[in-house]
Amino acid sequence: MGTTKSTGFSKKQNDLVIVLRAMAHPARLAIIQHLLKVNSCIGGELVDELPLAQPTVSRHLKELKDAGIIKGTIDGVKVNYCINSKKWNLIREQLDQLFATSVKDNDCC
Amino acid sequence: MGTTKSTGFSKKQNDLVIVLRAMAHPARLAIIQHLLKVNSCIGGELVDELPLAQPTVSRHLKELKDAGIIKGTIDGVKVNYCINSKKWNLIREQLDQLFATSVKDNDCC
DNA sequence: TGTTTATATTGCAATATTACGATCTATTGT
DNA sequence: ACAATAGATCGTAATATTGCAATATAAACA
Repeated sequence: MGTTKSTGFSKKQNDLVIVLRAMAHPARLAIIQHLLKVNSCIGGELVDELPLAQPTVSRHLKELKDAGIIKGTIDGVKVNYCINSKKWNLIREQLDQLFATSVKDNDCC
Repeated sequence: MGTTKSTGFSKKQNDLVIVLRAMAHPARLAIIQHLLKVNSCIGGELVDELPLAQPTVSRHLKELKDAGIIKGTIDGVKVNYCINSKKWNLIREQLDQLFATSVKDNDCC
């Protein structure tokens, strides 16, 4: 236990969960938002932007990369990070789908 | 450690993270989707829908309730659960805002 | 080659999460 | 009052996550 049970749920559900998990951390959300804002790719100046030590930022970047949300290309000593636009649009679609159903006000709640 | 650092991030960021965290679990996502689908409030038949034991489902329901995503009203022995439409629409807005920025394909990535 | 610079990885330690069996609580029906 | 039913809570065990210091790696430059 401590392990999330993924069997018994659809692949679609589990896939979305992976992305949501990756986004569900202030540092990682901040990284995403920063990359969206500056649009152009930037290197590890993210470390200066965040209230976290360099190894910790590196770890979060890795998690975002593993989830497919960001991409990183080595540029000499530095690394350029940016949003994976293809994946980002896919996530948008998945969330649009989730929020497509209009929620009626229920009498019981 | 093990604790997520929230200082140094905006309240807006931390608030969204709370919601994303709540959604970032297959069981909880499944609960949300089920409640969206059936729309009308249902009780603990969610336990039958999910591959998890009753106490575990109860815990997940509590977490969704704590995050404000769902509401539960006692109806005799049963409990009616439903999406908190107000909160749900708010989340939608927050995500719309996050995804509002169009992501250009960057030359470096 | 040696040094600097930028980033990644490792190795902890602390805390959080997940899951389930057992148990408690509260309401309904007999 | 007593049993049945629906949920919540507790206790516990296993695993995951987070964060940082220390260290490793790898490219650029003297």
